[in-house]
Amino acid sequence: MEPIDTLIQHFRERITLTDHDARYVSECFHVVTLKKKEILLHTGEVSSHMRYIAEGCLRSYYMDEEAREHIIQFGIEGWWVNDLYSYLTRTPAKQFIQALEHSIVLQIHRDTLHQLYDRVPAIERFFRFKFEKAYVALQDRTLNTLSKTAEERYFEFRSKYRDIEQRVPQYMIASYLGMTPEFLSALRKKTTT
Amino acid sequence: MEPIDTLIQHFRERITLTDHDARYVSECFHVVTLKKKEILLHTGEVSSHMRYIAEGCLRSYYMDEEAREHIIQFGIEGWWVNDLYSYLTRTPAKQFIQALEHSIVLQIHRDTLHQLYDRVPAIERFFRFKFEKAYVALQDRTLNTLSKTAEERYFEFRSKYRDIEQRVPQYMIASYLGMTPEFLSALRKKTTT
DNA sequence: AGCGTTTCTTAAGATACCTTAAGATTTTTG
DNA sequence: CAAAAATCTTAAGGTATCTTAAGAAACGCT
Repeated sequence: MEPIDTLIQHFRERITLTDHDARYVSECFHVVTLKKKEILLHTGEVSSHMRYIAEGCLRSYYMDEEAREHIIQFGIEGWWVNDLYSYLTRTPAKQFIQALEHSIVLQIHRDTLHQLYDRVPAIERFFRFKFEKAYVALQDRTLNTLSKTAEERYFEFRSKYRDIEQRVPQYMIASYLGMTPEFLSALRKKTTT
Repeated sequence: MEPIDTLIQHFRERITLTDHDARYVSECFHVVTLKKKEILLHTGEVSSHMRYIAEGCLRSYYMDEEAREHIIQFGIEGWWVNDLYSYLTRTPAKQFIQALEHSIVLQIHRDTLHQLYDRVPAIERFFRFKFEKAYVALQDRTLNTLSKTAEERYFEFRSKYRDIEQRVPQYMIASYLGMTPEFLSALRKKTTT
């Protein structure tokens, strides 16, 4: 299946699109191919696209003042990745987005998307849903970070994202969960034995 | 000014509404008056309304297995409060929403809002914006929790929400920031001296 | 297959943050 | 205005998590 067809299918699982609309929508997206480790969005750029992962695995992360990386999100095929903050506020990104595997991303420019909102209202509804879901997921994450121990966070991550756990290095999971790789390693040893 | 007028003004700062639409929108909202400490949403209920604070101050919080409260959000006039998770997924709320002062809230039922989306598209756009902003704010919060020390979080909170800092007890700020009240107290002493 | 790079583990010492408990202060209520 | 309730502080001892450093294992490229 062509990358763009996976996207249309993705839309159609959530909203109704006529074939005519689907064709129009397809034309609004561009394909970007990324090699492993290639960077899709750099800190300092303004993110002007919404991005759908048709294939592969990416991460978004930011670097703090001490040049430590903090992973904000992983994404695999069927997910969206972006520095939404930058995209929505049109300010320079504080995040990087990087391919962890060879990946294919479909992206649409903000201006094109806004036109699409006017022409195909179902798409605006889709993105409202999308932001709702994103919000809910983030809130879960925030509450987890605030109220759970490192150990609890790790085991919840494992049961929720087994597919991701098996595709990304352990030290990146540690970063995502807000702990050091050493600590995660110790945790695993403790509970595996 | 009537509570409902503050809401219409709030909408009009972000989207365009004809007078006709504004009148229609006004009729969709209901006024709820809350005494201090009164609870607007209980754990276990499904949240079916979007809620705008016309006046007062509220908090949403959840209780963990050990019956400890974790504050998720504060809200004052001009803000929206809700357990969005419950509202969006129609599952029982895990949060409480409680008035910290005498408050006036305007709320709209989900079904009414969905009708409104169809009748007044600008309102759908408004809520898309709203979810976007909510997402961005939450992401900031999540990253802060993961990458900053308690001290940094506190001083950022102070500079960002000076108005809220002065209206809510310190132990609730500690809860919001994910630290114990004792630790916050010690922090303040250390840096005030 | 072999070498460099990436990833994971181990361990010791440090520190940020928590728990408990009690008393001091401030605010609310009758 | 007094009593009760809510909030804030202090202090001692404990625990979770971090830092640093070094070596081991796995992986990826030529």
